[in-house]
Amino acid sequence: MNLPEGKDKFLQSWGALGSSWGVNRTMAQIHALLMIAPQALSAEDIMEELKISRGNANMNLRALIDWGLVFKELKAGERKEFFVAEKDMWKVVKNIIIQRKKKELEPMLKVLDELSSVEGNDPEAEEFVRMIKEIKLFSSKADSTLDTLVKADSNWFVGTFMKMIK
Amino acid sequence: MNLPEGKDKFLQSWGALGSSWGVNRTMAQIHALLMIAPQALSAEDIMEELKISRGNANMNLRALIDWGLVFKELKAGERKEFFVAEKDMWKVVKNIIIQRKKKELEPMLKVLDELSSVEGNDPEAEEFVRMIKEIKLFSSKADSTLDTLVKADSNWFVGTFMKMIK
DNA sequence: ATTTACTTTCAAGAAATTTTGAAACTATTG
DNA sequence: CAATAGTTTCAAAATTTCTTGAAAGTAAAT
Repeated sequence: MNLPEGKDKFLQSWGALGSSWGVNRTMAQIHALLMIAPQALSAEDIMEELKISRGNANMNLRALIDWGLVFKELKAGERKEFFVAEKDMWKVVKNIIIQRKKKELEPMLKVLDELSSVEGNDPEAEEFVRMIKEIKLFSSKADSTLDTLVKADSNWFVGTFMKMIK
Repeated sequence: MNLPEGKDKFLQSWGALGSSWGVNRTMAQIHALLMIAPQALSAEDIMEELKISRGNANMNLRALIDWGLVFKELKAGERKEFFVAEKDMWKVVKNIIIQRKKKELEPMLKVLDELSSVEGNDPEAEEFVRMIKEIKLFSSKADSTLDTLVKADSNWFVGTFMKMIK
């Protein structure tokens, strides 16, 4: 397979993967493009390669920077901004875990806490509280497991996990 | 907090959580509703509680059954179908992992395999292949880790993970 | 074999999300 | 300070995804 063909296939696949994980296609594609780029790209480079508008490129780059997956890079003597991706896959995944944990798991834990105080002694209320507590227990375990995971160093996952888990 | 209020809050939150994970709001809500229900519900019960159409209820129930998160239950002497949710949170998560691994991770691994054969000796092609290989290595590790996880028994996660990981 | 009870399907409509593009903004240069 | 180079914003348009509802399908009961 040649490069343009491979590149295109990668951009498509990564974009589709993003879609099924609640990340918009373009954001995933910009990330993919930057991951395989040998040097920093400008907004224009990205617009051109992905055939997207300036506004779209800008918004999604901003979001990627928020997530810690892309960094702005200023080149000496150049007026425009360049962008590079985080290329260490463990850091990529770690940042995603940190963000999603904060935006989704933690608020959900808070809601579950409130919900476990539901009153009532009919079977419906009892089952509700029982199930909420089961979900809460599970989610707390997931939460602390993720904390531990995130604190572990870059090589931990690839190097050690398989041995420990055996 | 009283039951109707708590129930509503749970249905809303679970629905929103689904949305950010590529699961449609209604599917997540039906699942939530069945998880907290003390007995099996009929399609009509679900339509009524969630204020959704028959077609919508049917399609999403079908999908939940596909995912192994909901089961059909036939009551003696009743003509209509009832539905119950898988309530063991570990099994819920395990089924989701199995499905998403099959539908997303495995196809991606196949694509990455093809892509690592890209030819070319300019820096762009070299970086492309290098990065594809890094992603592939990471994904394979994730794949086997998930396999191990899924083979582990129901109580493993809640009981043992924290100790092992320490 | 007809009626009745229920489920499935799917085209069209509604809703939600994403993208565009042009105007407004910011900062550097001459 | 005017011109130039670049970035940001956001309302409107385009696209994608989800939902509806009615018709078709299935099967038990009479």
